[in-house]
Amino acid sequence: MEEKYHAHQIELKTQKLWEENQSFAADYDASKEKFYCLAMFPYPSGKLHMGHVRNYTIADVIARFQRKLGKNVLQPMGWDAFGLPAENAAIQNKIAPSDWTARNINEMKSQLQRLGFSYDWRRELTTSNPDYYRWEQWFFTRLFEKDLAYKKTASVNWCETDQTVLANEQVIDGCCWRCNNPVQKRDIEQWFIRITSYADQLLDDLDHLDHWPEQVKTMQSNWIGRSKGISVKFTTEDDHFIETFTTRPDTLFGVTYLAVALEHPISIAATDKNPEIARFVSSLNKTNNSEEDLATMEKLGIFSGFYAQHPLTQKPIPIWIANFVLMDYGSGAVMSVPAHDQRDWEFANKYSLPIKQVVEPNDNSLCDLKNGAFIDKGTLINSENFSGLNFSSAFEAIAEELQKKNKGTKTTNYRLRDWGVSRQRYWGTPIPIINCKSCGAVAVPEQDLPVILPTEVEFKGVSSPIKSMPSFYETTCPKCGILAERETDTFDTFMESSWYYARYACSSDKTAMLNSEVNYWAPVDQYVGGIEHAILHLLYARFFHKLMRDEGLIESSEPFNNLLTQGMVLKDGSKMSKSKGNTVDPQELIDRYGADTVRLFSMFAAPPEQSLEWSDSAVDGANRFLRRLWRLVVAHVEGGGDEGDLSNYDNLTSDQKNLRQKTHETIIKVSDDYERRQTFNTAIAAIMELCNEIARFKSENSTDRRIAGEALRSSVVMLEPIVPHICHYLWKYLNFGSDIEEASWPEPDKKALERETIEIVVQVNGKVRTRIKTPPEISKESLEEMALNEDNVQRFLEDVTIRKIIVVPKKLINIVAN
RNA sequence: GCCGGAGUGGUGGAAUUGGUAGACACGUCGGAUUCAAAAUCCGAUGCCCUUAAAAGCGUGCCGGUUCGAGUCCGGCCUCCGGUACCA
Repeated sequence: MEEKYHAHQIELKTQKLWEENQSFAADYDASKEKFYCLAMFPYPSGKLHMGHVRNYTIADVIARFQRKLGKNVLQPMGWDAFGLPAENAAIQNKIAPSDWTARNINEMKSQLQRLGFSYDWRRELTTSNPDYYRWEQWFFTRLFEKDLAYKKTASVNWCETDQTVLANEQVIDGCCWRCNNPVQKRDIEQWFIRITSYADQLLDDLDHLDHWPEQVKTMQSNWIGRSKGISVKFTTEDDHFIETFTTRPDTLFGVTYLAVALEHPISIAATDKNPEIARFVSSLNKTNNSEEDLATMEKLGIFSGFYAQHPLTQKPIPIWIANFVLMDYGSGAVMSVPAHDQRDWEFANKYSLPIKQVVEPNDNSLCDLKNGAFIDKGTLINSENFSGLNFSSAFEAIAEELQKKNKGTKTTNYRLRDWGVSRQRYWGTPIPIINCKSCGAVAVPEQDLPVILPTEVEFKGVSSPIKSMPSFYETTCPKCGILAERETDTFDTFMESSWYYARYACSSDKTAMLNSEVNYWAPVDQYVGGIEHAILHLLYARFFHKLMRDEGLIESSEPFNNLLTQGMVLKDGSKMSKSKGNTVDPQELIDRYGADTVRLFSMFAAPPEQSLEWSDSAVDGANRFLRRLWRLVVAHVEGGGDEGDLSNYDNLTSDQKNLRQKTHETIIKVSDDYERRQTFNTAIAAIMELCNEIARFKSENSTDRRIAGEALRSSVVMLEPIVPHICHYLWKYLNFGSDIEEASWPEPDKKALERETIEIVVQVNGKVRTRIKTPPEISKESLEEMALNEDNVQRFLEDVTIRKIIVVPKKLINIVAN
C-alpha cells in the first residue's frame, strides 16, 4: 500500500474499473426493489460550474447510498440541449448552434466522468436529437387533436431595429439588450396548452406529495391561485357587457370606476375616437411583459369617455383605461373599489376619483380612508338592503341577486394562465403544424414525423434562420394537398424538460415515446435540483405527467416522489451565471486536489437545501481530511491489521468500550443523516469525529486492532457515497481485496451503545449552573437531591424560595426559585 | 409590488420534537518536529472582566408567550430565489 494518498492515480484507475465492469448499468428486474435517482439534467452551456457539481454530487451520494441498501438503482444523465444561449453563441461566434452544443456536451460529459458520478451512460439522451424530440412533436399532435393545444394571439416583446422577439431577460429597462432601442409590445398568434384545465388536479394533488418541501408546495399552490368569487357584468352604452371577476362581491356597492386593459375593445374604440387617448395609450405601450415590471411600474390611466351601468344600482360608472390591467389575464377588465383595495385607492387618489366606503370594521371602530384602503372583511354599509350583512352572507346574497338579474355568476378563478409554448426562435423543437389557407392549422401526420430542424444554418442578423428558409417551410397540406407553410416557431424548452425523466426508462426505443418499462422505473424516487425551478419546471413536469397518463402512456399521476431542492451556489452574494461573469471553474479544483476532495468539500460546506456562498479557503481542509484518513488506514494495516472478526466483544477495557460506542453511535447518526434528514454535512462531521477518536486510540493488542478495524471499516463504507474513489482503495486494504461496491451499509450493534453514566445539566431559573454525572436510570428524587447539593447551585438558592423543579429525563433539571 | 426562503464567533456551519448555543471544519495564535521549509502532531480560540475560578453579555432589530426561545407568536430591517420568453 502506498504511504501517501495520490488522488489522481487512484481516481482514474477506479473510474476505468467502473467503466469496464459497467458497475452502474441498471436494468429492469421485477425481483428487486428499484430506486430511481435523478438530478435535473444540465443545459450544456460550456463547462460545469459549482452549482452542477453540488447538484450532481448530492444525487450521486443518494444513489450510492441506496445501492448500499441493496436496491436496484437507476441514475441516468442527459442534456437539455435546446435554448437561447446556443443562438447567442451562434450570432457572436459564427458557429452553428448544433456544433456549439455538441462541443459543450463533450466537454461537460468528460467533466462528469472525471467526477466519478455513478450514471448508467447507456441511457444518455440529448433533447436536440430528433430521436428525442420526434416524440414531443407526436405528443403535441395528440394534444392538438384533443383540443388541449390551441392558438390565440398574445403579446411579445418586439425590437423594431433588430426585427426580432426578445425574451424578458433580454429587455433591460424597456430597451433591447443588443441595440439599446426601446422595445414595444406586439401581438402575434401563438400556441398554448390548456394547463388551466388541469389546475384543480395540479393543486389538489399537492396534498399527496408528502415528501416534497412545504415551501415548494406553497409556492405552487399560490402560483395556481385558485379563488372563489363572482364574475360580474357591467352593461355598456351600446348594450355590450364588460365582465369583471371579484373575490369581494361584498364591496360591489363601492365600485366607483372600471379599469380596462390597453388592448380591450373599449380602449380601441376610445383611441379611434379621441387622438389624445390614442397618444396616451401608445406612450404606455413600451413596457415589458414581465409581471415584476407590471407590478412595480407607475400606475397610469386615462378616462375613456365611456360609462357602464352598475348591475345593482344602475348608476353610470366611468370606464378608465389603465396600464396595470392585463388583456392576457382574465377578461382584461377589473371593477375598482378604492375604499377597500389598496391599488384602487392609490389610483383613485392620483386621479381624484370618488372613494365610497361600503364596509366597516366589525367592532365599529373608525377607519380613516385618508391614509389607505380598509381591506379587512367587516360589516356592509351604504349597500341598500344588503347593509348590515357580514362578508359571507353578503357574498351569497349579492351572488343570488346578480344571478337573478342575469348580471353575474359564481365562478372559480385561477391565477395560473395557459402555457404559451411558441417561441420565435431557431434552436428548439419545430412545432409540428402546417398552416393551410383552406384547412387552417393541420397537425403533421405521424408518418411524416419528425419535422427535423435543419442544423446546417448560418445566422444572418439575429432572427431565426428557418424563417427565411423556404426549403424548410414550404410544403403541402396533408389534408387537401395544396401548397401550405409549416410553422417556423419552435417549442418552449420547458417542453423537453417536462418528460425527459420518463424517457430515460426507454431512451433508445425507436418505436414509441414510452414503453412498459417506464412503469417499473417511474415515478422518480428522488429528484434533486435547484430551488429556482420550484415553480415553472416542476409544475410543467407535473402537468405533462398527467397529460401522458391521460394518453395512456404512464400509470402514475405524479412524476417525482421525493424532491430535494438544493440551494444556490452564490458568488459575491448572487447566483453564479455566465451573464454575471461570477462563475467558479471546478476543473481547477479537480486538477489540484482530485474529484473526491471536490465532492467532499461541496457536501461538507453546507446542508443541501441551504444556499452556499462560495469560498476557496475551505477546500484545503477537505483534502487534509482525506490524507489523514489514508494515513489512519495505512497505520492500521502496517501495524498488523486485524482479521475482521466481529464475534467476541466481552471483557473490554473502557477505552475499547468507548471506541465501540462511538463507532455504533456514529452508524446510527450517519444513517439517519443520509436517509431521513439528507444533511450530508453533519454526516461528514460525525465521521470526522469518529476518525479523531480512532487517531487518539492506541492499538496495542489484537483486540484493540479488531476494534480500530471495525471503526475504520465503518468510516470508509459510510464515506463511500461521498468520496467513492479513495474508499474503493481503502476498503480493499481493510477487507483483504474485496470490492466496496459490493459492501452493504453497516448495522449498529445495540449492545455497544449501552452507557454507564450520563451527564445532566443543572439550571437555576433557566441558567446553567453546573453539570452532574449520574447513571442513566436514576429516580427523579435522587436526581433532585444530587442537584440541590451542588455548591454552585446552593449559591443561587440563598435567600430565595424554591417554587418548583422541572426534570427532563436524561437531559436536564431546572430549579425555579425566587 | 407579489409569492417563497435566509440572517448564529474572524469564516463555512452545528444545535433533529421548546431543554447545555457555537459540534465538525476553515482561519488565526502558541508549541513540538526540522539545518530550514513543506507536511504532520499537540494546545488555545464568541465577547467582556480576570493570574485563575466564578460572574456578566451573546443567535439581524423591537416586543410577546414560557420554568426555559436560535427554535413558537406579532411587528420591522437586510439579503437571496421566483415572478410565466434565462435555464
